[in-house]
Amino acid sequence: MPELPEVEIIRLFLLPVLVGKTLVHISIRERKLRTVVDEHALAHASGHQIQDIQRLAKYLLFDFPSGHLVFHLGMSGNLYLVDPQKAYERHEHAEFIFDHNLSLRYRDPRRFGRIFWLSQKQLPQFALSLGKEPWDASLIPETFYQALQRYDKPIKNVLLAGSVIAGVGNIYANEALAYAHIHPKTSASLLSLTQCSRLLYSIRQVLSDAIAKGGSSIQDFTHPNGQKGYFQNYYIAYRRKGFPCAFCSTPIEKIVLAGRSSFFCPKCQPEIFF
DNA sequence: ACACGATCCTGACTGC
DNA sequence: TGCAGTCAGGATCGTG
Repeated sequence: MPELPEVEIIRLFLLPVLVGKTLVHISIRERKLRTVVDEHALAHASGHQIQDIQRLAKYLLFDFPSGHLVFHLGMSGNLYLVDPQKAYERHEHAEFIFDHNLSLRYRDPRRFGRIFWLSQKQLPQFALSLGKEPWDASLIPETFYQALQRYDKPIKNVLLAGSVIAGVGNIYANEALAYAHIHPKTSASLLSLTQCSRLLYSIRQVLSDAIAKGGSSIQDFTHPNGQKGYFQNYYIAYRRKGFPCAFCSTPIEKIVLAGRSSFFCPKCQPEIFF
């Protein structure tokens, strides 16, 4: 479900409600997620106030005085607020109860997500392991171009790996490449400065547009307030095999790259042979 | 050293 | 209607 825009939407909703609230109880109902949840470590947050909620790549960090309660939503995870009296729904694996009668529930049918604790000391190392944020001021066409020079593999694989630019998942990688008119298979090291510039612009544009439209609700993503996103109605490539290209009406094609479905217009995004 | 496939899961959808 | 097969928004690990 969630790529950067969906995670950011959750953050923006929870931020004004939860900052300043005190975490009074943690209940882990299913410890076996992508990694086993360490309840002892999470207990560092108990009894303390949330100071801020930040997003790093696709991770959500709830800042407490002694460290960070971190969520990764995997493919099907979601976080939302309910009344603590409300009966549990299927796949609600964790509950965080705050004062003012607030229950933050983590639901994740596929259990590919993670919940873990990061001490203040561990945060810098963790942040370094992630790529640059898409809107990082140091990310300009020239530095993006230089970073991509190091990768002799398809640009779409490089985007998904997240080591150059963080938070771009399969949907938005497909969309950004379509807007930038770049074939997903093009070797990252072969992109020109002009193409890199166009791609960087497209990534930022697609991500911010998705946030503005409430994200993508393909199957089950809903805003914590219960509303669905509608960015999926604006896809120009993703899941549009056989449908006409938005620019030239040529049918969109589909290939598999790094095990992920990749959609492109064969005319607007020509494959480059060398 | 790097690239790739397999893998962790459940649910929704398709076609017979 | 039922059932088998396919596919899915991510990230890590082992293998070649």
